[in-house]
Amino acid sequence: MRDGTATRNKINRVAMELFAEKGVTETTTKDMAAGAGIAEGTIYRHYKSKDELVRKLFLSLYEEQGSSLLEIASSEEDLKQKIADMIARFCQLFAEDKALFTFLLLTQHGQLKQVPDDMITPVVVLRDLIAQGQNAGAIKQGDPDLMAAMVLGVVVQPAVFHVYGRLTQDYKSFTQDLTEAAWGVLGLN
Amino acid sequence: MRDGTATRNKINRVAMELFAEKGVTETTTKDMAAGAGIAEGTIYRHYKSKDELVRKLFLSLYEEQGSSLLEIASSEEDLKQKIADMIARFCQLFAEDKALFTFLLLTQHGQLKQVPDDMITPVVVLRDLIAQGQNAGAIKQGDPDLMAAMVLGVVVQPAVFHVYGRLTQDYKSFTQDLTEAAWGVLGLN
DNA sequence: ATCTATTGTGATTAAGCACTCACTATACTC
DNA sequence: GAGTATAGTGAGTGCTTAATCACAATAGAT
Repeated sequence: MRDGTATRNKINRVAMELFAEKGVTETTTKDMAAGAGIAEGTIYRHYKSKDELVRKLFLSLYEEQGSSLLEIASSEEDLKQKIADMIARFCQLFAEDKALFTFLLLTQHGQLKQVPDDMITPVVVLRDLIAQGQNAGAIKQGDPDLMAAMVLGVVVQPAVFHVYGRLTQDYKSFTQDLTEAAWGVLGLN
Repeated sequence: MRDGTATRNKINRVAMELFAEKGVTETTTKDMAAGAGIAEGTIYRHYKSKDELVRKLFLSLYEEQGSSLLEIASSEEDLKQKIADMIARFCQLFAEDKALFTFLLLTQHGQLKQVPDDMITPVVVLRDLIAQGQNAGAIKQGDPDLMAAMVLGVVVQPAVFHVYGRLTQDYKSFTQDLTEAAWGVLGLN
């Protein structure tokens, strides 16, 4: 037992789930320890502070998702299909790991403070893709940052409502509708 | 000094601003008292607990906004114009009182727990309007709850980014773009 | 002017929190 | 098997927090 990565992974997983469920501040180190089946002190063998835990956990997961979207964006598909693929990716993530999705949503509203400016985030990937499509004349004109935000909203807002039980249908079955809506926003019809 | 409504209003305003700025849990009763220029104990003359303060404040403001949208929805305008008016209302609210808007956004992500099911909320108003438009054949088919969520996302997500400095332009100037995007989502072209 | 109900005060309290530390358990090295 | 570095423990610490309460100030009623 020299390597504590198993424990660390357990901490990460439990922390993510609890954060997604009740928010960062409402989740205590005691909760995490209990959930992971370890002593409270053990958390501090892996992280200097709760704050560091939150930051590192968030950054690693966020980056992971960002680069997964980047892959789609730089594929050989055509533009419409890329948008569709990205949204399908969102829906799949949400369907398969709601806790992860919800945790990542915590960026919003400052539960988790600012994302570093140079980071590859979903919005940034989307924005670049939109700007590119505008240059090619496929997407209608307008501030690409704003359009990226709107497209993200089309996908994220239903997800939020889904989490809170206002949309009961399986989220994955929304994929087609969300995609068409996103196309509608971008004038990609 | 029989009537403490002046004090109560001061508490409400300061609380809302602090909640919007740093979140509910991060705002202490001490912060609120300091901001309102009163003693901590005074808060408890007006509210049984911090939790009650949060709940009552949120519900009253949320309802206020909901009925303001309801007014627009039941006006004599045509459908497209109603959607435009609602979005204009959002943009105006955001431009004029960002703290209020941001506080209302806290509903999302469970910072403020569930809204009572029978409450008139922006989504509900929007959903009914959409269902109505679908019956009249003006809006394309699809789950009206989902469509309402998407339309809301188009407006709210940019607002969130605006708060966190990712969109620097004056939010009001987005009105036209947001409206067109919402029309796009609903197939109202 | 006196009485009374309401509003405001702030030191105090009890609970909960993140974090520490002296200690134990484990597993790799030689 | 002795030595050592790492991982895990959990009672304990000091601080912050929401909430209380005995008291003071105020304003309307009589």
